[in-house]
Amino acid sequence: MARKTKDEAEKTRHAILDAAETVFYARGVSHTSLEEIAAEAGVTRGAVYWHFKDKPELCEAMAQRVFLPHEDMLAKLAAQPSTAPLDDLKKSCTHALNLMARDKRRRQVVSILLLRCEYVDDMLGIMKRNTACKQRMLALSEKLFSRARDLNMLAPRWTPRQAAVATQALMTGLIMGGLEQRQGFGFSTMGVACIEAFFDSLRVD
Amino acid sequence: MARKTKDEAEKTRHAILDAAETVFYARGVSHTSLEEIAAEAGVTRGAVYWHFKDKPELCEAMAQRVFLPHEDMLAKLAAQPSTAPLDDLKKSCTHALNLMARDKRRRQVVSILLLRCEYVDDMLGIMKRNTACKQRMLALSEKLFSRARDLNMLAPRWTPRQAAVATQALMTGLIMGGLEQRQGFGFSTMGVACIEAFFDSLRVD
DNA sequence: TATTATACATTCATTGGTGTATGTAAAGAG
DNA sequence: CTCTTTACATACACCAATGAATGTATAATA
Repeated sequence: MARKTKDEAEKTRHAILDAAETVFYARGVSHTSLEEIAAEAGVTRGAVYWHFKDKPELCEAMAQRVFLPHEDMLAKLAAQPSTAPLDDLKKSCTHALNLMARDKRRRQVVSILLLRCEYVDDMLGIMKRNTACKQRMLALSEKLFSRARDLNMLAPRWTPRQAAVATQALMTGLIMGGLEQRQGFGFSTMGVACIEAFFDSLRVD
Repeated sequence: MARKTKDEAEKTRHAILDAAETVFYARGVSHTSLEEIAAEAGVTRGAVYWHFKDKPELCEAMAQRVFLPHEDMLAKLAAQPSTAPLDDLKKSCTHALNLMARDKRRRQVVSILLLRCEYVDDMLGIMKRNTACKQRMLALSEKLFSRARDLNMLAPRWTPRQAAVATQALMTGLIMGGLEQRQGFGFSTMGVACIEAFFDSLRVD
């Protein structure tokens, strides 16, 4: 076998990750063999084992290529003025939903992580990332809702923490629902409309 | 081997299902061998293959022993007067959350189905049940929200369909969040509080 | 230019899991 | 009281998948 240049090696690495996405999506993570992934990528298992230690590491690398929805929200919030906390939160939500609607890779990877992956043993590491990120997002949005409450912008029926939890749950549910694309609802259309109405209902009347 | 009486056979069947729950929860569905389940149940693989054709069938039987949250909601709604549609929907939501909080088996099975199971090939059948059930629930709640709108009880910012989708998404997210019990929020306390505030915000001001 | 490290392909040994076939002792039917 | 069926246990054959070992041609390096 002719040795590849560094660029070409990087290409095959990404080809393997692309193949992993495709096969993981089609057959589920634990039901796919590294042989299948290698075949899909047009290489042998040797190449896979060269670039990745084992399947969990490959899976994690695949996941790392995309930003998770909650990471999108955190990033968006960091770039926000934060003078109007409710508007900022709403924008970060709709932004995350729109990214899901646009980016097919993101949808596919999130779909793998939510519906085609078992969170035990090795895979728990992958879950930790999402959990930690959701945790930070929850804390941050609770802070923003607190500020909104201080500014007398949050409807009194909502506790800041309740609003934060509900927002996160709503986003999670919208994303899950959007992934069941068969006659489900779309991210941009239905999802954003729900977020809009929801944030309207959070405001003082 | 001494042959068991019918009652005893039924006992071992349930012992196998109990063992399946335990091991599926601990190791994930596709990473557990029927040998592990048999050992946990105190029998051999012969007993497992006698009662169940293969792993997917065993898994489906395990899932069939509990009502899924959305099935709880549908059942609760069927027993409701339906003169106050918003109240009825709210009650069915809180009822489902309370059942999740109380019933450990239900939590464990739902946790398996949401976090420890890959939905491909054989397992798609199990998912279909939940999908179909969510579909019916969505249609029914949209109808109830329509009625609420006709009665001028639904805040005008919500379309009946949007309200139905948001309610379902919120429930899905609350259930998922409740399953991540590590410093997450509880079903009864936080979950119900969110549902209460949410349904308050759906009403006309 | 000689040498070394790289980027794989190929081969191999091992194993864990599956499905089936067979054994068997007691339960239940007549 | 037999005869059949039940409810398993045991044994067997058979992959499919893994991980490591080895081979190898070429980039990179000095």
